[in-house]
Amino acid sequence: MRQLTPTSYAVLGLLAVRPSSAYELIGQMQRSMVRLVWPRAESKLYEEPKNLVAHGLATVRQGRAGGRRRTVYRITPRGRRALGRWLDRPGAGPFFEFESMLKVVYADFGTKEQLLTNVRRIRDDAVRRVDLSQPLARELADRGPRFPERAHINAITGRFVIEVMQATLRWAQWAERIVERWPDTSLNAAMAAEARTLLKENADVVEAMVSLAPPRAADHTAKRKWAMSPSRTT
Amino acid sequence: MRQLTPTSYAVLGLLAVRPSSAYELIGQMQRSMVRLVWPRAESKLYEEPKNLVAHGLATVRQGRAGGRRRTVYRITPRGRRALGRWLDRPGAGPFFEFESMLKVVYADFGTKEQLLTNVRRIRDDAVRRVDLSQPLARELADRGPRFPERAHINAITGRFVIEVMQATLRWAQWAERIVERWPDTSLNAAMAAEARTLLKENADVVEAMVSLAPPRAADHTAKRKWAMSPSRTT
DNA sequence: TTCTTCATGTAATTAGTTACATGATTGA
DNA sequence: TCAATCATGTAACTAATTACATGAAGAA
Repeated sequence: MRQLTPTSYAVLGLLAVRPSSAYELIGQMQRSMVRLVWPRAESKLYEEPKNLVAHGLATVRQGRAGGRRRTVYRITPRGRRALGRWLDRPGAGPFFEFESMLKVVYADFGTKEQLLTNVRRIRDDAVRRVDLSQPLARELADRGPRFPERAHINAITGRFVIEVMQATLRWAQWAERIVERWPDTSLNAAMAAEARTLLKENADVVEAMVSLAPPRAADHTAKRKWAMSPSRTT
Repeated sequence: MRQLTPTSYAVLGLLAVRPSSAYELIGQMQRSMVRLVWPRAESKLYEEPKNLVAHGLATVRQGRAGGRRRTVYRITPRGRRALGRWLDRPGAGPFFEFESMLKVVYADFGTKEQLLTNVRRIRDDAVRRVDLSQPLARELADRGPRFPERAHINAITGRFVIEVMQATLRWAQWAERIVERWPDTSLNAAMAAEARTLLKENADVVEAMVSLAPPRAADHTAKRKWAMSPSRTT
């Protein structure tokens, strides 16, 4: 019996929507917003429900579908209470893991062509994501959602995903235009001036955001000179 | 000698900027864009350089600073070539791991207060991030970057981070306003209508993005009915 | 009939994290 | 001189991934 992780609750939440086999959980995870904010390998969805059962948060029932065995998991009342308590605790994140962008970060150790390629890959990936989500979004809007009782929540979280996709796409198009004008990836005099301008723009945008958002008490939990990245697990 | 991962190249890139001790790598990682697109625990920065040395991509030199031993790593020519080849290969991502948003996904299993709290936590976290980055952004724009020869690259990647922060903040403020008007987290008739409107808006935005972006050949590598989330590690 | 995909898992491996340990330096 | 934190690591643990295995259904 392992301890409960955010992944446990991700699965528990899927079971709260409806009882499912591991295979059905995979499908639900892929089709729902869960994949986009908490991506996990398929095999996890066979493992994790067992842990939920061990904790008494779900029950398991062996059944049969045709000649094929079928293991269906169902959330328990205790499971629903646990889910409710988890909602109370502050969650971690967002954590971004973006290898393509890391390659942009180190672009000055490669050629202009490599940089442009990576920017375009990011753009194309974003476009592909949008393409893939379009039929789903249209179907949701036209024929109604698969779980109508959750439509309002899906609309809220869906908007976030769209905002991030938009931001990525906007950035990629902007970056491509900028980089196309560079002679190479090293810094020359003209580019130094442009860099100054861009950095100033960045600072201005950040400043505008700060002045717009309500000021918060800065809880300086930082143990070092530079703030630590918060923990990525549990 | 373990095989090379994106984390290996994240560290290799830091060494390409300048030779460093593990402790200095931690600082560089935190202060640079690397933390924001490839976050890792501090201990990794003590482990990973050894692996780079084993691969011949870096050298190690034991030194002394005061009465304290000091282990400095330095990238080799082979390391620079490896970095260049890594830039050629397509990178993974973006992967988002966002527990707080997962709690919003499952908001209908909790109270309206819980939902509002989680939305506000997301907003406050975003504001805090902006607050933290403001001095850095200002310093960068005013006094110039720590590594002037990398200013142009930092300006490009910094813009992406800002875009995502903006998107998150914008979403949180929008979501807060919407949810505040809900009586609770369950779906009633009035909310069903609102949900339909929101879903339609989402679909329209997605459609607009598709029409705006150049259409791509849909390489259907999907093995299942639903597209798989791409692998998270190399 | 045979090939592919569906559906259901298990096993091996590992990348990464958390927790711990220790001496040096600094400042009050 | 005593506490904090700087600087440097190592060790134990585990969440998660990748790879593999197997039989049922469906389609050609």
